[in-house]
Amino acid sequence: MKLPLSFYARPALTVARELLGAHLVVEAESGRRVVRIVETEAYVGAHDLACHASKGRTPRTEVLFGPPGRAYVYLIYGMYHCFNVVTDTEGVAAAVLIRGAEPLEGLGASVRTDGPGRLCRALGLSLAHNRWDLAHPPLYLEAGAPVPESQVARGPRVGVDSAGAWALEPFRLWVRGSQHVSRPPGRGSRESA
DNA sequence: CTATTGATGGTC
DNA sequence: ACCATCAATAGG
Repeated sequence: MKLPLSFYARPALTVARELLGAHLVVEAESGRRVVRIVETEAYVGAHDLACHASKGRTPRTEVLFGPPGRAYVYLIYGMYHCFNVVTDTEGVAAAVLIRGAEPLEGLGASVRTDGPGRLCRALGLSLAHNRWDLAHPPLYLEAGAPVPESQVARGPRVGVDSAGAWALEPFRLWVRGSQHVSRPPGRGSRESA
């Protein structure tokens, strides 16, 4: 069942929590691909110094200020893409970054979908998908089996050290024990939080 | 196992 | 100049 607009029209942290276990569906000419989300990060608004929107309202960040339920895809380091879901109400620049997922359909067993860059590469997502409406095919999300609170771990967001105190906020959520959660530098294969 | 570095292009 | 990353490499 496709997630309705009302799902996205809530605070980013709430959406980030609820997206764990949800399915991301991409229907392309090359086939239909489905993954189960296991890792997310919330960017809660323009006042959040880790959020791209904190730099101001620009052509690139405009979509973040717009209505919820749209895709925000950006290019990073010249070679990787990151896929976000715009949340909250129009005028509030909040979004959720999808950082890791488990392949369910249309992907080879050896394809890695942990890490935002690898996930986009596996799903074929690029700047062409920026601003797309997520309420219907060919790009949408659907409900999955709920992830119980006991399996949800939280910790600081990855790669946002320059965001001052905001870098410490535990806005990164993941499914405890999942093999498809990304491994930020600084640890071998251990989990924290 | 940890640490470091190069690739590569949009954005401001 | 800066980057919400990744893969490859060098070193212990």
